Amino acid sequence: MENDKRRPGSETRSEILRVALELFTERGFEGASIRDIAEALGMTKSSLYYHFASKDAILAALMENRRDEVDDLLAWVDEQPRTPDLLRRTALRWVDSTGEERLQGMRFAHANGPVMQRLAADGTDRRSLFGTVIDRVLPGSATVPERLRAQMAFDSVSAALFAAQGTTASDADVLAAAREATVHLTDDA
Amino acid sequence: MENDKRRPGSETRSEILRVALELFTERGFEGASIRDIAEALGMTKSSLYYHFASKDAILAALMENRRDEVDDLLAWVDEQPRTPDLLRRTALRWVDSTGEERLQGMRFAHANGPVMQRLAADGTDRRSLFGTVIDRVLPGSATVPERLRAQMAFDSVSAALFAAQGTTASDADVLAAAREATVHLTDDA
DNA sequence: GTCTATAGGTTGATAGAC
DNA sequence: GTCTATCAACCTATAGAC
Repeated sequence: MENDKRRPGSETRSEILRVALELFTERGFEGASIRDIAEALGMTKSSLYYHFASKDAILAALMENRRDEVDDLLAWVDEQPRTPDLLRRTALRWVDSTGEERLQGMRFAHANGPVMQRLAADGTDRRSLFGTVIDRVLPGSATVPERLRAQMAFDSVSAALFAAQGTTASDADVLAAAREATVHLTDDA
Repeated sequence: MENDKRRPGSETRSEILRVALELFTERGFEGASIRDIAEALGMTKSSLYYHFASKDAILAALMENRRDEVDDLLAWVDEQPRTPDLLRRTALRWVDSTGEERLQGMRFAHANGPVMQRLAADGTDRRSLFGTVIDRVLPGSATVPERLRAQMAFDSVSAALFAAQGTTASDADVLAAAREATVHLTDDA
């Protein structure tokens, strides 16, 4: 897949991140130990510590990989004409641009509520950035319930993912359901 | 509030459960130790182990406290006429019957994805029961996407709770947004 | 019912040889 | 870059005095 442009000659690093994301999602951040990750990779803890200074550093790298997506959305919003359907168009752009990688990130977030909040406190998460998007998409006079509803429109993928737990729904099913939900949630009838 | 009918003369037990739920929600099941819970109660670990045989036993008691809610919903559904709007009526009944206690339970579930799945594997969770509700509310010919959409209608409180993270929205705001979402998600337009 | 003391295991992280 | 060996700190859980 050739997508490790950032650090040339460090395929081990991205291998570690791939496995770590998988285990953190499956068992939770605290539930998956450094040893678990190392063994899944066929190496020892110490070797892993050569590549990452700490367990938190792995987490940070995992987030860094995916942080500028919301920035892109923000830039796009600023170029848009301020039509009444701006909320719907923006939310749909977000939902429609959801690929396998972002889905994996959302699965991770669902499995790690407390950790995500710890990151939010540090200002390193991407979720708090969403407030900014909504600020620009909604008029300044918007009420708390209106903002909440807008947030739900953006979060519909996450909601669909949650609803799909324990079912046989495919990723395509999830994304289709999310899109439909976003449309309904941005309906001003 | 006098709601410990089940075990007379065991207020300590319910006090432990109250604090445990709070800490498990805040820091996650693995993130909150038995010692943390004991200290928050002003007692030692050992005293706590007098009341509960294990950490998992606390978790089990926490779930047991809230498991028959879906059974009640199921019984209610069976009494209903099979009108076309049965899905909406049932989902709204669920959302409208959401009180502070169930909200707390949902916050817990959000903070403990992996633990909830471990419980689901044991068949002790209440989430898998929801599949049964949907089976009876939807025609047998319903497709996977249709079932997914129905599940989202029931999960709207959870979704609103998730959207409200990091905002100033009150519980009332969350419930109002959830209701609205449920209405929209059960709209056959 | 609550305590002290402790067992027995796992965790994240480090030192240093190769 | 990877290893063995080790550490201090934490965990769940138990034994036994009061």
